[in-house]
Amino acid sequence: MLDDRKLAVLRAIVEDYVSTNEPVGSKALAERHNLKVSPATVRNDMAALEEEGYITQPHTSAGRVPTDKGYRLFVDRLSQIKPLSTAERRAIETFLAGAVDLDDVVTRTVRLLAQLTRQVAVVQYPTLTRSSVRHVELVPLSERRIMLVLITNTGRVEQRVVELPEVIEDPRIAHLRAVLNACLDGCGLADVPDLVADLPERLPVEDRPVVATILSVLLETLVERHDEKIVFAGAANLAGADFTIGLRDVLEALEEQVVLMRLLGETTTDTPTALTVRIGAENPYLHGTSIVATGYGSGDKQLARLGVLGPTRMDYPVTMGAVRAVARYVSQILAAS
Amino acid sequence: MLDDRKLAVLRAIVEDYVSTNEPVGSKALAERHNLKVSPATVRNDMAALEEEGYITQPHTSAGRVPTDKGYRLFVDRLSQIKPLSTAERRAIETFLAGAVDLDDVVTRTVRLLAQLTRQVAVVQYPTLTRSSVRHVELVPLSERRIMLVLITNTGRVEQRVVELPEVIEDPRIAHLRAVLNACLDGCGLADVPDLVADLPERLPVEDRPVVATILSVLLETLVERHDEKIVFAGAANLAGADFTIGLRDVLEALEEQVVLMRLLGETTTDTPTALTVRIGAENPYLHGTSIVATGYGSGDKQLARLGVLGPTRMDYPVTMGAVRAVARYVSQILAAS
DNA sequence: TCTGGCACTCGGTGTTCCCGAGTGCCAAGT
DNA sequence: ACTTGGCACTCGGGAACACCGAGTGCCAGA
Repeated sequence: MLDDRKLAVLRAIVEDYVSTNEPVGSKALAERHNLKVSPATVRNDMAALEEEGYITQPHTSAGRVPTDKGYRLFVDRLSQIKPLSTAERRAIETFLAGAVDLDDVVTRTVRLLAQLTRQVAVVQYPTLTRSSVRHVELVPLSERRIMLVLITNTGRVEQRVVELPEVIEDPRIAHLRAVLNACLDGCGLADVPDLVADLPERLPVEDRPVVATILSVLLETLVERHDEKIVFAGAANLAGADFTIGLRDVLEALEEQVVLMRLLGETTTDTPTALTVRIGAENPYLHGTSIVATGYGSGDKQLARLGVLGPTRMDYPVTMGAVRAVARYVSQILAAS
Repeated sequence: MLDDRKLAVLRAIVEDYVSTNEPVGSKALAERHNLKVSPATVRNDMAALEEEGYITQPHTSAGRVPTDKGYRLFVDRLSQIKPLSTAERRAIETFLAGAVDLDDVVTRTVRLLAQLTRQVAVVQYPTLTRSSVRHVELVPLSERRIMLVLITNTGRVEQRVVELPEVIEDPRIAHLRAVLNACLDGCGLADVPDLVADLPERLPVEDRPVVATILSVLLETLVERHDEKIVFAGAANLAGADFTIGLRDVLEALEEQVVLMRLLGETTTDTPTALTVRIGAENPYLHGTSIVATGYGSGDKQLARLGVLGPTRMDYPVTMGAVRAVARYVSQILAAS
């Protein structure tokens, strides 16, 4: 049905349309890409491609524009991910290497990605539940209030103020800290609920109310952060772009954690390092936009996802290259720390 | 020069223009507000107001539009800050009360303010240097790496990984922790550099390299966070608004910490609880926008600033009311924790 | 199967025209 | 001295219209 030349025509249409933002006609197409056939032949092919739903024309007698289906075929079969230049690679490396803590890594990553792709970049914070406890700290604040600090192996720090049911002195706090750490140190966050379930019963009865209070806050912290924070950057890049849907809708979605989460993570495939590309109507909620995303994280286990969001008319090879490269570098950084 | 009626006319023009977004003419003005004079009289007053530079006309034979100077007069003398409804107050209270830590307070505040004003809200994180040390924690990560955690009285937690020049064991860490806390506990962050300056010399010689390393990281943390983080929300509210300058410029400024900082904090007046209103060209960088800001913080000392950014054509009384109310509530929350 | 030719379509642009809201000014009224 | 009604003038913006040209579909011939 679709011979090689027709595919070449489709590829040419996508490339031209992406770079010019104007419907591309048969004549210009035959000239710019050396297809060695006449415009008339191209027209025939275009008619076939339109018949199959890969391209469409905005109005009668205008050039053709790729459909979602056309972009999909282009991404799947007609394009190659474009690697970054060495200058870009170096820039990424030095920029990310300057990060001082996890927060900084995420912030730098999202800005970097936005600048690199000139799109909106989205980065999910590494998920707590997949990491493990490095240390639990109890800091006395006042007679009946302590601060609970939870440090994970990814460098993440969570803190909560705990109101205690009774007055507590420093030596007891030190003791409780030791007990908690002995129990939790090094274990995966997902296992924490099980591990602490019977902890109060193993302690002297006078400690139980205090420990129970602390544990309830601790568990609450774990649950709350289960669905993780997502940050974005590069909203200014939306100003130029033209979406089929309103700019307002896109901005609203970006500020809505839940929507972002679904856009980014819905299909965590079996091979999470693979790039996920969602085009136009394939997206939940945000039709008219495309998303290029991938997982990242230290070592084998994926911790979270990152990607970019842009108009359907997007330079997929370049964007995919940037997303993949950034994901690799940030994974590397996380693994090292 | 400007009698009462002319001022009334100016007020009417500002109010009408803000609500309709269309240049307001003499006839409509005389009708809608019961000025008890004829359109012709209004025209004379308008001519005088234009002469003085308070209003202007976009083209010959169109209605009048307030100038920056006109808005300024309106804000200073012709309007009263509009208090929130009790329903709104209650909503603020319950929404902010649910915050679990400082991060959460800031996040909730900025969203709340954006929603309340239907503008872009901007909130500066409480400044580290004005708060004091509650606790310093050292957590061993591996043989030669520890995590330095700094907890302040505002509930803020800063953490850094420190690479040590030598292997170190747990008892020594505990000892160093005690030394550091004895030295720093409760003192203002601004005083930290002075207090630790001679600390290495007061310690046994074998501890000095390690302590020096830790202190350098600690001081670095303080310096880095000196200019504080700023977050914003409500970018979607920009989509409808029409700025004289490009939407892109505004979005870029919002993502640029430095610019935001200047917009928000440049003139910290002698009475920081007062509302600061900057109109149009009064703003550094972002002409064509207005900013309503104020300080907030626990107790008497101001910790940081918050505010909203919107088009010059803004409902100042309502916006000012919302900003003031939110600042008060968040101050209250911070004081309580 | 490809190619050149040809008639047809129609979106976008430039031109013209007209309407009406709004103004400024003046002379009369209070 | 201020206010008011009247009146001529301005000019932005929308409607109507014509035109151009890029692009198409189709067909006959190579």
